Amino acid sequence: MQGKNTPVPNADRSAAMRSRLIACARKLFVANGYAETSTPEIVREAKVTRGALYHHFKDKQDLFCAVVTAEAEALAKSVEKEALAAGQDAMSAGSLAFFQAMSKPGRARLLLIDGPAVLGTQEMARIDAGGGRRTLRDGLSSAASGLEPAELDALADALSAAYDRAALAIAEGHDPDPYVRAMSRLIGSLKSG
Amino acid sequence: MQGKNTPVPNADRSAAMRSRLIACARKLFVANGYAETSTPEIVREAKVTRGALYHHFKDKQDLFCAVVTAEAEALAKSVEKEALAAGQDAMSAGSLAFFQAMSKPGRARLLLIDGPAVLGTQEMARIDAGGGRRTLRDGLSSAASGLEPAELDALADALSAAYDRAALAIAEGHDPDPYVRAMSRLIGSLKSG
DNA sequence: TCAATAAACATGCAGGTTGTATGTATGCAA
DNA sequence: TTGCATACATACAACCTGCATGTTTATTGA
Repeated sequence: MQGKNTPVPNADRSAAMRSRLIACARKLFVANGYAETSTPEIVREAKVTRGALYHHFKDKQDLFCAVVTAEAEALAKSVEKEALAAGQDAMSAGSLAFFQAMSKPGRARLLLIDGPAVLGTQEMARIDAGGGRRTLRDGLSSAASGLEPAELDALADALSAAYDRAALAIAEGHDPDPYVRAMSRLIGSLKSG
Repeated sequence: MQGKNTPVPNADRSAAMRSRLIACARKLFVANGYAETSTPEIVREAKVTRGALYHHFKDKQDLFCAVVTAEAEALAKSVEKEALAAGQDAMSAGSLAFFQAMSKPGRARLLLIDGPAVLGTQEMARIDAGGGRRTLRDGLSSAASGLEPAELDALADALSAAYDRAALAIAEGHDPDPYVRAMSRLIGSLKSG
């Protein structure tokens, strides 16, 4: 009858703590932004101490990076799944899947606003690796043929920014319809043009 | 022979101090980013005290807002001037003028990265009022006719984000050529489509 | 010309934040 | 069970922000 409950393996405890911190941090980062969220707030929310946070993450930015990375992975997974389900016309199916996945509260802010500002566009590009831009590039190369690679890359980059802006506008409460139509017009005109 | 030099009018002194603080703040914000720039650093650079800063600006964010506003005005002025000089084909002339004006060091970071993150997209839209998106919308309405207003707005918004992304890529050292061509292809295909 | 007033700026302080150094308890391996 | 590494808590120093309070300088009205 000692206070010794079944011992929790270290690996499990660690993983649980990590995801707990990431979840609580995400909640506050989304609600108040990166700068306005303090580490004391985060650990209060998670009901632990700052020691735990700094044990698992190098610093506040490292924790934010983990949050953003998880978000980017969730986005990619969602889009991939949706786009795969819809067989033909991968372009417009992927487009809709992207908008839908991006409408999850906070996601746009994390990936499109705070992420680039805090981590830099370069690091964000690394995190996104194989994500949206890559898919877009592949789609474009088959749709609009006969561009040299450099221009194809630039076009994919620019268009991906247009998608991002549309997703952000929708996330901020604008009517999705005009944006969805505008983007498909943009893509469509590239094909025929 | 008293130490009384000609008295400096208050208005002049104030204006000088204001622009001095804005210039020094711009330099540091551009070099190190908003969060990593402290008000002590700024006033050290300007060779004054924090008292002066907080006399002229409500807080650090207010100073940053002034920096961004000045930058947006300088950009708009540059583009307007260039675009006006080139007579016909306002669209591609304006495009080139935009890329050129946006290539001024630090401008892209201020207006496209830190600005939206620190001030919010809404405030940034207010600052940009009558700037790029408006011009783009007007250009599009004559080029691609027969869209309803809502879709036109969305299209202008998305395309303006594409321009921004291109400008940012160029500012980060990418070859401008592919981006310039990609954007003109995008605009061009809208016309014919 | 000369007080009186207000504006422009400097200084000092309180509260809060970050990152680290140090302390403690718990799992784990020999 | 003994020793060590891991997981976490506590304590501390440095820093920053914003305000409250001085001090100097221009401006105004008589």
